[in-house]
Amino acid sequence: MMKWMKQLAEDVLGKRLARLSELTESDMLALRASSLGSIRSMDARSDLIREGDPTRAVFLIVSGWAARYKMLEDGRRQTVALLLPGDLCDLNNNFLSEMDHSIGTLTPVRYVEISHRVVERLSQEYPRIATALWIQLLATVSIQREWVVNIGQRTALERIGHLFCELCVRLQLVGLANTSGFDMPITQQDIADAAGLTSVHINRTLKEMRAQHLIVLENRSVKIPDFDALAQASLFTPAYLHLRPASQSSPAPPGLGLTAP
Amino acid sequence: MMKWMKQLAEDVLGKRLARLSELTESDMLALRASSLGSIRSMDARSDLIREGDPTRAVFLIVSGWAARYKMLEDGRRQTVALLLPGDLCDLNNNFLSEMDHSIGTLTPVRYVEISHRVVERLSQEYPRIATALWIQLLATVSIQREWVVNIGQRTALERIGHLFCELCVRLQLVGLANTSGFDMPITQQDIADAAGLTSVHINRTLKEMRAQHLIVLENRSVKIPDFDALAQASLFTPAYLHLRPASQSSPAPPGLGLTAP
DNA sequence: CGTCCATTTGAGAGAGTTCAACCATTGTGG
DNA sequence: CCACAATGGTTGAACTCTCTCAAATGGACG
Repeated sequence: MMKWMKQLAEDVLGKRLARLSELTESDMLALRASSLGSIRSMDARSDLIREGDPTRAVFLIVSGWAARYKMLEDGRRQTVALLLPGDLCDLNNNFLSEMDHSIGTLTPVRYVEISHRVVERLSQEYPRIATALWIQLLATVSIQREWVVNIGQRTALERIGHLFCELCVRLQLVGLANTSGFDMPITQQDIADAAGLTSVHINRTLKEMRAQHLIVLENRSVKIPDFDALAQASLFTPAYLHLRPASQSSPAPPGLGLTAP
Repeated sequence: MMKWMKQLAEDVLGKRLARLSELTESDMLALRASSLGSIRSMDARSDLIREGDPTRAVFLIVSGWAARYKMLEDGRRQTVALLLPGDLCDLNNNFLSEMDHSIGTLTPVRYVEISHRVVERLSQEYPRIATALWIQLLATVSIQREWVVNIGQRTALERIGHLFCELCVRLQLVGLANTSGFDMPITQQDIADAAGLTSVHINRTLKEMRAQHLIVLENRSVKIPDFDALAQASLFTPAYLHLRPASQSSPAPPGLGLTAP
């Protein structure tokens, strides 16, 4: 595994954690120094881990998008969370014996599996990292709650708009978006699975959103001409993401995009 | 505060944790010995804690039902979790500064607030208790995920049936239900808020469920003539609750019901 | 150039909502 | 003890959002 890839993984993790909690230079160095294991690759549309599998290590998504999803016996599928670069999955789920849901890739994904041992050691030696991990977990739960509200109460247009707002903010944490939009390498069917709607209705609603100039779609990217307008139309408020107020953001280091070699 | 009340709180907690993870006699004694703080009472229909409030201690619901809910600016409300006796809320959320949602009582509720210090001390001295707390948190997240599936994919009848199955199983953990039903001291509007439906539609759907002999409703109690039938009609499978296989269940100690003086 | 996959559009059906009225139960004050 | 208000449950009719099924369009790629 090439060296730059590893740095990529450490950087994406450090950036994420730093945005949720305060980390010092030495914390960041510890993250970089920790042997995160090798980066693995997986094709689009395959399962990283499947319902019923024994729980494994913690996953860190380095690049690409994945979905946490559940299926009903009759084939209905619901995505319960979208996993983006920098996301850390299943922290501490080693206490449960088997997965009650699956994680599948939506695009090609690069990821590392971090053993619970490494997580534990980092947590013990670097209390700020431990806190950051806790906060990341609590924020994840908070997002999960917001999704219940999204699907339970919002109209189709609001749901999709809310999802786009959330994705835009979350992707900004790792330098993959700015307030005017982001690349969205997934299909309308994927959006449908996440929003609890059909792909046909997603399509019609996107058309409506374009007509209202809330979004502009062009080759797998979402442009948001007026973020506040979209947020208002979607009843989006970012409090549930529990971000610290933005520091003077350091520009994204080169090569952190989805298009790296 | 009378002595029996305190024992009630310790028992309800011990029972819950023991059902999720293995606890020894000494663990249980530690729980009983720990000063859990005094039991407080709150009327029905009031907020235990509100969105925007600074985070407080961990809540343990001793008796009564409460709801974790979020409201949209225009008044739409979604219940994202139902809190039952024995439920422990907001473990470790001291890492977040303020609540992004509210917790309101549906019935009169008795609860204790446990300081994070006590939780920490118990966790440190009794590793099995620490594990049990972890598992309780992970199970809570798992339920949250299942609710997304419930609201996103299931029909009205399936949603309500699934909710009833979940409540029945969860209430059995603290001796407040058996497979043939449970007391449900909440209104159809409360069910509507949790299911993401209107109370009118809840009413019509309950009627349909009665017609299909899936449930029998009589003065605020749900009788389930055939649990498996209801589970099948609702696509309910209990795996997501992450319960250990039932031990030879000790009968509920007297006075643990909702009707205690 | 044909295949495959995602997007787009149409028409009709259905699940759930809205609004409004009515009923039943319970608690309360005179 | 009764009248009355208050709350929650029940029902009807019209409406609307979203789904289903089906077919057409379009782009990417071998």
